[in-house]
Amino acid sequence: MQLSQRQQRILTAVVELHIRTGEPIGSKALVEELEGSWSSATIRNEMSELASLGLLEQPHTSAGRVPSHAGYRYYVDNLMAKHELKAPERRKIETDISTGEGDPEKLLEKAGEILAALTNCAAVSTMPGGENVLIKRIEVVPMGLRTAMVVLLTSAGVIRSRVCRLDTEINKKMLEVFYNLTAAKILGNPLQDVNTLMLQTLAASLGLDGLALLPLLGTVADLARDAEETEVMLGGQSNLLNHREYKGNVQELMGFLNKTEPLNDLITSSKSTFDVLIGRENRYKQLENSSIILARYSVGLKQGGVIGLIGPTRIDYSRLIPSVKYLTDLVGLMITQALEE
Amino acid sequence: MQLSQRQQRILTAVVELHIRTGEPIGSKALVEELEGSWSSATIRNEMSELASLGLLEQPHTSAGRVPSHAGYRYYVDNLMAKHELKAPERRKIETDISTGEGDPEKLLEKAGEILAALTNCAAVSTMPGGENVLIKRIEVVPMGLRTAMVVLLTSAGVIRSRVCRLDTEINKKMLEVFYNLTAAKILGNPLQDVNTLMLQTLAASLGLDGLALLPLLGTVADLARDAEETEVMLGGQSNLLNHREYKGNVQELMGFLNKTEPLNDLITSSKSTFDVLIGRENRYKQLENSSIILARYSVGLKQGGVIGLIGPTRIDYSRLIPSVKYLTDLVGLMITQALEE
DNA sequence: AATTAGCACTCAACCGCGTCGAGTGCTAAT
DNA sequence: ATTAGCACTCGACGCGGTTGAGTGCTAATT
Repeated sequence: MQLSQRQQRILTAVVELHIRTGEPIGSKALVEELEGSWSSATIRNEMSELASLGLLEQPHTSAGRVPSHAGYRYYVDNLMAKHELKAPERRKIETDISTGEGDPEKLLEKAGEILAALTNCAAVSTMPGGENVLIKRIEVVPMGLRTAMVVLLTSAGVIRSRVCRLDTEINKKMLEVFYNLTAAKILGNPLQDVNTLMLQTLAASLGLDGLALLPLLGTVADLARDAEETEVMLGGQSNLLNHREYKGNVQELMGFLNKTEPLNDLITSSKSTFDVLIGRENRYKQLENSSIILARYSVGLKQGGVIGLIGPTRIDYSRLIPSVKYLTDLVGLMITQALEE
Repeated sequence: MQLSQRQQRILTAVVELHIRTGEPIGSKALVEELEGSWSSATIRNEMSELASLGLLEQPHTSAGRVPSHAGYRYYVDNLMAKHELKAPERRKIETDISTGEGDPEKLLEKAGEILAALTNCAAVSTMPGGENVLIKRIEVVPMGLRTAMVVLLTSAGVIRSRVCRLDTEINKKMLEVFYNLTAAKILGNPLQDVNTLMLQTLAASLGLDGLALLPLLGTVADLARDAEETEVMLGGQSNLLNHREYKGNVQELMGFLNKTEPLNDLITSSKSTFDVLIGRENRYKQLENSSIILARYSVGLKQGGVIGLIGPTRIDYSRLIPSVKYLTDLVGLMITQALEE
């Protein structure tokens, strides 16, 4: 779609004014915004042209125009000025996030909180996941005579624990066998290689000794599965209530956000390092009036998880996109540093 | 406050009808509900009496009556029929919760989800906390040359981890010193005894060796503090949007629920095993139109954490109270079993 | 040919008004 | 002590008129 210079300036003005005010934009308001470069009649003609191109919409006949999803898309792709973050903003983010140092899971949760507060939207984040996460360590901590807590640690810094009931009493010998087994066959392997089937054949190869270990190994499999499905962390949902566009319809949106599966799917479906989904561009009808900004951080040279935000289509893309990018890069660096080999 | 038999029956009918319908209750509707025991005029007289006692309120002159907070309180304390949970409901809860077995933290989160779904309210839960939680185990897992992950496990099954940067390279000797030190001075102690000060003096007593361990010990202190403040888990906030009483005012309520400190304070302030706070009975004005039902589970013979729910004052107390109690007892048993010594 | 002033037209939002009906309080009859 | 009857209250609802922001079209202007 090729727009004239004038059409571009008018579209830009409509989008930015509408983002600022939330109201439909009329020709008069645009004359002011564009400092009288053209008269209201000219602008009206151009607006009607932009509307027939599908870039603007009219809520009703005698109202101003509002950007359509395609309009926002054109703006984001071609017109938007990309502001850099100012130094004080960056410093603010840096000091805020430093309190989450150490535990990657906490760090990402913190990042979500910061992003939510910064943008007045809902924020999501995921742990580094996928194929290159290895099992780093497995520990068994006896709790009672026949109960033990099994702890699993991954190379991504994810830690999972679970109590396991055994059929027999725990003894030193048994633990020794277990540790030898895990050291030889499990540690250092990717998470998804450790499934119930693999462990059963492993146990079977040990004969009677293996039988006693079955519950422990089963628990290890559970933990591996648990650590693998890096759940999406969500924060600042209540921010969305502040936006007028969500006045009546919040229930379904909130309901959607609270279901983990579709959200997970949405976030992880994008494989690129950066993505903006505007309105119906995502496939969930509960989000048809929302935009999603997603950025992927990297841990070392491997791709890590995702940090992003969800808000109404009417958000200040030119401010929020750099914020998401900056925060994501920062988090990537911090996690890389924490997990460096 | 002493009410006549008739007043009690009328108050009961008003409360239960209003809980069912959400509408103000007029004398005519009551004649039906009470199956014509008295005429509408008599009921009107009694209602006006109940209103002057402060148990009923009138939204406006020509509308029916609605229970006041005092009215609900009287109902809950004196009139309410306490239903037992039906067998299928109990079975439902039991099978639902069994998927969370193992990790106490997961279990409690799951319990919150179940309660939220069961009651259509927001649910809260906390881990067993307080004075009798001991440090069970501390592990150091080297990640890089100068970084290590420290893992702390408590007797309540809480697990916390954190990456720690050291000033010097990690070596076997150092870890040995660390493990000896922790085994002798830290393991088995209550969480709150392990603070930065205690660890500093500990390190100082070791001289140069101790200096190298300082970062590790500092991390241990962080983890202990972290494990101590058992954060309130919250679920099902979006359920609240379904209740008409929260139509306009959700923002401030949601904002309140998303702040951890006051919520924490609210939940942990009650020391009894069971509590119902109706409307203004709690000290937060954001919750003045909400009721809170809290129950405390026990782990073995010690008191554990809290499970509860938050909803509008107009909730079906006679159904929800037994649900909360049943679920709480169940969770207590499960955790006890998992952590038994 | 492009731009613009002018004008008739549209339509949601708002306001005032009358009607309706659920519900009340009071009084007099039972 | 209870109840039938009645006048009264007041929010909810629907109707019609007004207002004003904004449009599209046409004719004049550059």
